[in-house]
Amino acid sequence: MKMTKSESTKQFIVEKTASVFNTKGYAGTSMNDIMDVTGLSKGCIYGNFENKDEVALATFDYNFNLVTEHIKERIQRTENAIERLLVYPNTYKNYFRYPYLQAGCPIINTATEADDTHPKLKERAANALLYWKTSIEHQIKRGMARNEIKTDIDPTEIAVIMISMIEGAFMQAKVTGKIAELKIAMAFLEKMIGNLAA
Amino acid sequence: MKMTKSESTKQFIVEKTASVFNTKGYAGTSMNDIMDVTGLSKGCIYGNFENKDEVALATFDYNFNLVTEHIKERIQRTENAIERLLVYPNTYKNYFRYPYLQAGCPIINTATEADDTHPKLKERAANALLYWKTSIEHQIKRGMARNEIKTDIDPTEIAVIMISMIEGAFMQAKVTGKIAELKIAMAFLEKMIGNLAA
DNA sequence: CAAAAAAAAGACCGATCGGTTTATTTACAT
DNA sequence: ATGTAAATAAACCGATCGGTCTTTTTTTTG
Repeated sequence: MKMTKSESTKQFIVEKTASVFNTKGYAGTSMNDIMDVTGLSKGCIYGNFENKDEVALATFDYNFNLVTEHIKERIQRTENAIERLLVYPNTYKNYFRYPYLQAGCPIINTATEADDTHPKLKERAANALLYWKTSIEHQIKRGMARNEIKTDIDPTEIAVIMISMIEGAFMQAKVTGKIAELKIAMAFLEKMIGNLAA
Repeated sequence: MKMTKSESTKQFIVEKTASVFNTKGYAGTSMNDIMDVTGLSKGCIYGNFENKDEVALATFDYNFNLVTEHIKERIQRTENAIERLLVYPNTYKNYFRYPYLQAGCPIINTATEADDTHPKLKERAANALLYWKTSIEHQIKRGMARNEIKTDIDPTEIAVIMISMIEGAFMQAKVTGKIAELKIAMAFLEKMIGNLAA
């Protein structure tokens, strides 16, 4: 499967730029930043993307996909629903190990910047959250069907609690520079998930 | 207590600008935005503040203080520690009622933007979180001393869970435009707080 | 290998950025 | 009421913003 030159350049730009947008945000990232980090000229970048917006949207998709793929991969190595749910707190508790999480979770970074300013990015972030929530609900329901998880709990409630706690605690860790609070929150989640066992 | 002209102008600028910074962020807010929203000239703004940084820091303090004062006021009307803790989920669950929360929580907005880009704002956000955590811990310990709260729980753990959950759920509500998830998360917190009763 | 097409480079554009300087107005003390 | 100092307005600054256009280089095709 051969890539055309423009396709590979496009991907190159996205890969190089992804962490810049996640670190500096949409408003804080300039075309010059993109030129610097890619080593490409402005003409080249505008030859491959219509405008800054398109680069930003592509990098969000790329960043989110990295996290999603990582989670998916770890989930595939588990043996039951409880273990699968534990992948989430386990991953985020060690976020500093994963380069694409070191600038913060792309969802929360994008959500807080774009919610009142950038409709397209806002929609991307909202969809990412919905996807995440649906995935967790699905894992829980499957666990119920397999008698690995109690059936008297509300999958949506658990999903919402997990996502809220992870995002909130992650934000704290990023801004305080300390992981104590993140560890506490993730330990609580692990305890809660453990209690879901049938 | 009379205010000098410059003091009152300074306060005027902060009041008018506070919601702009909270909405558009530091990088997204320009001096022209500040001029527009205050109706003042650039010379006037730079006559009262050294630079854009100083305005941003002042507005963060102002925004955070509004939230803090609101919480404090509601806490004063309570009669026991459980009620005091419930003020937090109760306030954030109805965030749309409070103008200064409609653009989002200033802490999370500032934290996610500034964590990798703006050391001074980052420190402000980190201190705000620390203050918040300490306040909750204090409420819990006082509740224990008065036999209103069980003594076999960890005040820090509860504080961390409350803050993480509130911030995470709030972020979701802002970006999805739906409050269902916020209600679920806050209901969970209320349940958890209720279970702390001695 | 040459011609055509695609991609990249870099000069260039008007607008806006944060910030300064000077002129004018306003407020306040005498 | 008036002189003076503080406060505000507005013109102005170089740098940078996102984006365009033309030229040069590279890649692909016959």
